Amino acid sequence: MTSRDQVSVTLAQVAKAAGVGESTVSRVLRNHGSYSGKTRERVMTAVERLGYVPNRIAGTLASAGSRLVAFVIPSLSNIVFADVLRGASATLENNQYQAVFAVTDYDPAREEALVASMLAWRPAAVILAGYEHTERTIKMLRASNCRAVELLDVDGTALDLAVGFSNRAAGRQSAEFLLKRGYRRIGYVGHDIDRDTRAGKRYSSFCDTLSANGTPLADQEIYREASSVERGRLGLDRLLARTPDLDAVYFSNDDMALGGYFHCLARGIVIPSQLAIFGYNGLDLGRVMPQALSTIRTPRVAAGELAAKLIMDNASPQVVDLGFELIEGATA
Amino acid sequence: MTSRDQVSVTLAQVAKAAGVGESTVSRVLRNHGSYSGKTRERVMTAVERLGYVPNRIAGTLASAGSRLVAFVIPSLSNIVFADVLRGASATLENNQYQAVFAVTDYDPAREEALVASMLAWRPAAVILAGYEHTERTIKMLRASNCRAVELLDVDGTALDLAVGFSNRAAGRQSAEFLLKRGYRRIGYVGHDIDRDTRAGKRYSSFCDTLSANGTPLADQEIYREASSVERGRLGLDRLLARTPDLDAVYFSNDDMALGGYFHCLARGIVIPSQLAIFGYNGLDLGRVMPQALSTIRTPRVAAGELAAKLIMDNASPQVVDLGFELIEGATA
DNA sequence: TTTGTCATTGGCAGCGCTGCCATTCTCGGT
DNA sequence: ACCGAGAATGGCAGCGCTGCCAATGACAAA
Repeated sequence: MTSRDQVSVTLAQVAKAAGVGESTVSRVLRNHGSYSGKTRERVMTAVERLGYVPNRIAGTLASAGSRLVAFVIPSLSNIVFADVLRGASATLENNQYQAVFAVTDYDPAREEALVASMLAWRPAAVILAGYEHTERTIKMLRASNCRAVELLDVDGTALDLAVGFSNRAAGRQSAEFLLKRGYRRIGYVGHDIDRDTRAGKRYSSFCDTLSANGTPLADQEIYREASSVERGRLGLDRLLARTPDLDAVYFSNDDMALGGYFHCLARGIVIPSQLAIFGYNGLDLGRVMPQALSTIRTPRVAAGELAAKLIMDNASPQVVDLGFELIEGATA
Repeated sequence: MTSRDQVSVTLAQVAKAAGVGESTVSRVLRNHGSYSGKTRERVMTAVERLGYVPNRIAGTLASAGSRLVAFVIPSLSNIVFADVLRGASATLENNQYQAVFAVTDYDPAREEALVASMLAWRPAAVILAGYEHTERTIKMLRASNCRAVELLDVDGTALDLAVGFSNRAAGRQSAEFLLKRGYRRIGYVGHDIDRDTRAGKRYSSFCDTLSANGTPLADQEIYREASSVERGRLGLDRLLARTPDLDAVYFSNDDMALGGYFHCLARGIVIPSQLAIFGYNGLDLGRVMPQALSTIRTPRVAAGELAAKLIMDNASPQVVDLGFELIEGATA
């Protein structure tokens, strides 16, 4: 009885050990259909004695739908997606669903490949970020008979379900807020604007709003890489070196903004009188900074939860705008 | 041909459409065994035309081992586990493995339940955090014929594979560092010490080292909740209110330390002359703070990568100590 | 006792694929 | 023209479970 390479216990073995039929064991274990108390006891004893663990692979194949939910997310470094997963996974686990995931690195081609390989597991649903997918991705998703949830965006046309908030509105309101506070020489420090299309939407809508006000974006510093505190600090440094007279800077997210904040602290730049800072996401740490970060708080965990709930409830196709909250903070 | 509730295309249908046998289709798609060029062409055409997506559930059931790797991690909020997942998932995806995960919230009972439900998917391996598991968890893992990898710790007895670093050594070296720098009135601000057993090991080893030096821990503030920047700030506030003459504080990790740092900034406490701060993890943001955070950098992504690699290589049971790096920083 | 009802239970055909084995086809060598 | 080796291919029995249906048993009513 070596532990490696032993074949695992099967339902049939349990049935034999308990002296009942296979279907009976199945019924008892799934608590589905009827069986007597003593039968239940006999089965459970056998299960315990043999250390039986049901094989869900076989179970899924035999019954119709799988209890897998596939997440195809851009990044794990970005806390945003960890939040979404966290929100969703609790609900999923409570309903005996399993989360499967893969990381695209913001690459649509990779997303396509990963969706294909996820679909091979016949998941109950695929959860993606945003609306921008390759044609083939969309085609595959439509052809499959599984649900699709697009998260964190509502500016576009949904495939099936969508849960998020308007990045365009966020960009606009950020600009309006800064304008209302009297800032006019406004810069931008951002990341990965082509690939992170949600950040791109905020950016363009931010710029449009500024332009409409007659005070277009004064300068910008955009990086190809993923967002990070480090890039934020470096970006603000470069931006100010080039355009020292800015009075406010909009960052692509809170991580970047924190980097900018650190830069100001290090250089003795007084916030917000000398320079205002505005972020996006509303991470918890923003509230704890010596000066609370002015930002937009997005309901990421709630988005994950709702996505999971809609799937569990087999909801009809819809787009849910969860909105967001502008945090006035002390940095702008 | 409605898109919902249509039954998906099967291998048999592809075979019929291509005018070949099922096994041939299977061989072509898996590029396994021999087949002629024109057969391949016919099959691929049929696949394309029908939009066939192989069913890995069936494939896994039919063949022996699955290509699933199960992660049962304590938390997703903690960037540490996101790093581990990131490290592992790249390697896994390159080898056509799928990552499945579930979150325990640092609860051993929950871990037990989740391991059981993971095992039902007959994964190739289960990846856990640390060595502390319930007896039943261990028993199940041993009884299953899948690999187990315990991550982020090497202080204890491994089940099978383990990849990590010594938390005891980290605690000790942190204490030694502070002592070497001349600090003597040292406090601790921590989280969840019973449940996060790795943090607990650092803590106790830190305390032991201080005591051995004749300067035991002066005071401490420990929270039941998960670590966060907010708790770090609050914790330091309370700690100093009670014991104002501390000259250094050891935090359970960098998030907590950042909170402490913010508190000092807000209160005008000069770092490190008035109060020194030391963290754990070596998050990137520590390097970008106005004063680089003194901390210990752990190779989390590398641990994830190695874990994945060992599984792919079907390595024999072993414990790999990846070590860590003490960052001298400017805060202590 | 007889009959009907309903809770229990077992048997067995798949779910879609892979692995094994048998069969057929090719083609160089004789 | 014939043979043998190996390439190419098809057939089919499972993998372990679930869903359906038929069979059995128990018990109250007639």
